[in-house]
Amino acid sequence: MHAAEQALVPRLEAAVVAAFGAEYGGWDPQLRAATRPEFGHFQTNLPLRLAKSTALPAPRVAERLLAQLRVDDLCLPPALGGQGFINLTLRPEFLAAQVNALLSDDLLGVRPAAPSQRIVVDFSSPNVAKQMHVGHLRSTIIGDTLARVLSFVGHDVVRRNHVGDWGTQFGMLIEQLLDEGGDDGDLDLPALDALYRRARTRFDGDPAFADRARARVVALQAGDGQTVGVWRRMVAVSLAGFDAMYARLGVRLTRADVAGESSYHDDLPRVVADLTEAGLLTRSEGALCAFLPGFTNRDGAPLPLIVRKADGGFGYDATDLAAIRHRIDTLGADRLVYVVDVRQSLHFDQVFALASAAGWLPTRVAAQHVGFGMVLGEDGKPFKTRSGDTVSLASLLDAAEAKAAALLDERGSTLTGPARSATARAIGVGAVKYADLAGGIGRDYVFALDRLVALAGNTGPYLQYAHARLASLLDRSGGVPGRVTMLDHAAEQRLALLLTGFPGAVESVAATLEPHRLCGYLYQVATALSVFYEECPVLRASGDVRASRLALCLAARRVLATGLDLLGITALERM
RNA sequence: GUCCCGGUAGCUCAGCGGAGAGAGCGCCUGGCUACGAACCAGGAGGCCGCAGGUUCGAAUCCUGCCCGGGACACCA
Repeated sequence: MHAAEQALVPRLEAAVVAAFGAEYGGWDPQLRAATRPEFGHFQTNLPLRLAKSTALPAPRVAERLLAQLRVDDLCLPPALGGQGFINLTLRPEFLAAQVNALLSDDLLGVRPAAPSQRIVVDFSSPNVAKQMHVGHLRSTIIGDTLARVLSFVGHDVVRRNHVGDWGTQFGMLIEQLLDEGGDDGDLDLPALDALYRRARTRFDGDPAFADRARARVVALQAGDGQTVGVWRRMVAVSLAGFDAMYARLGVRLTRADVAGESSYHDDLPRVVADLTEAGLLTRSEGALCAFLPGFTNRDGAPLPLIVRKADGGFGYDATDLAAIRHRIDTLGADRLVYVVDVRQSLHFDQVFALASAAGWLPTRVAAQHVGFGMVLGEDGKPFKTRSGDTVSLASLLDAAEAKAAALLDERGSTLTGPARSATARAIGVGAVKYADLAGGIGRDYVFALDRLVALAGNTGPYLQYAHARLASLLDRSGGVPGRVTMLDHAAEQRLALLLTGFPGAVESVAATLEPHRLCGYLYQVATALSVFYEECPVLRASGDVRASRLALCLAARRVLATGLDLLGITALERM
């Protein structure tokens, strides 16, 4: 909640009780940011909502509330809006105090979550032996941001990278490698990716090979020495490739966060045994299935969740069930967050339902699937290369960085050499990440490079620019800013009010798992800064005005830097 | 067929019970002897998919329908 709201809400609640009696205790004032500047800073619609139960017209309600409202220390005299709103304008000195409080607080006003939860965030989860591609972009970026935000507000976040290291594809991969007589010591991730494509083609066209591939899966899962050895090296090569990509993206995922599907393998027979004992499994068409109430297939028949396949193998249903149990019982999770493609929502509905039925997912533990939409090309179809292949993440970032470098030149950036290329990388990656985070995550978005890397409008580069400009200004000031002591100008007040809204913005992301709220907030701060610069000279001012404005700039810089960091975007000093 | 998402300015999207529905891009008019104009000030541009309903009040909640996307048994 906005720091000022914390102070105002109790006053409003008290006024309601004083005016209309104790039975009106607990009415939420629904204090909101004013919808228009002339309405001040905050508004409440209490008179409108109280009109009915008090049987008084809204203006009469408002009069009685105003007579009881004691906010003189915080606000200018409250005003009655024509439609039945009460409008509140903070006193400049109160606003200044709020900004100063933010300046002396590492959390910038965010109050640590109480109680702090242990939250497991499952994200990224690429497949071994495949280069990361657009399909992994959103999970990786959104998951990293959510992990950062949840951690910032005081939760104990455990990151889990549920890499696909145990699927049936390994049969054909290993079989293909052995067939080709290749040396797995020479493999890197692109070579593995190419091997995968050759194996896939052969698997689809050569039944004999397909049979051998399936047998190879059995050998792998049975622990055959040679097979497992090849598999291990494939995994190692892949993880090294992923690490490089995470470093490039600035995503905080390490080997310690990797808990691949294979890590649950030994537990799967026990999952089956326990579910069987609980009477939750039925054999159907050779597979062990759970038929849960409320799930039907396209024919209206009961829809199974397949815990063990007819061939005795396990799919992701079983793995995810084992993972839930592990995360709650062993990791001590209070909450589970899955940042996975929205198309898997039915899967998660089923898995959560079965885990609940089995008693593995108690009601005190919230399990949430944060389903994100697809990345589309400019033709509105799933993003592909001209030849129809999936777009590798590396090539996509290459293009974004090249675009950023070109724009630096175009803008006459004075940066040269390594600083220039590092900045271009930060802008390119930041632009891609911001585009991924700035819209509602549930919907698809169109990957239009020209728009993402545009340095104007609601983009990552624009926020980076706003930060760089502040950094530059503060450097030139040549001193250590003190405190905000005056906020006489409307542009100063507007900026100060926005800055004190930082905790509310971050807390709303933590509550809703919707990062675009933070993006929108930071964008508002950046635009308010532009107006502020236009109307309020800082370095050219003198004395207390200059000092106060510098402090305001410092607060803005900290808000932008912290906000960008939560989004996983580099806050640049120069551009 | 069932279920889940979407449908808001020309385009990309916010807003999801309360005051003339907002932003960016694009378009038009002004503004740089620069604390970084990657900007600012202003303007044009909307039956908020359609129809009912609930409410003092609906883009927002409910119902039905239309359009688009997605999911729906052994890939993950």
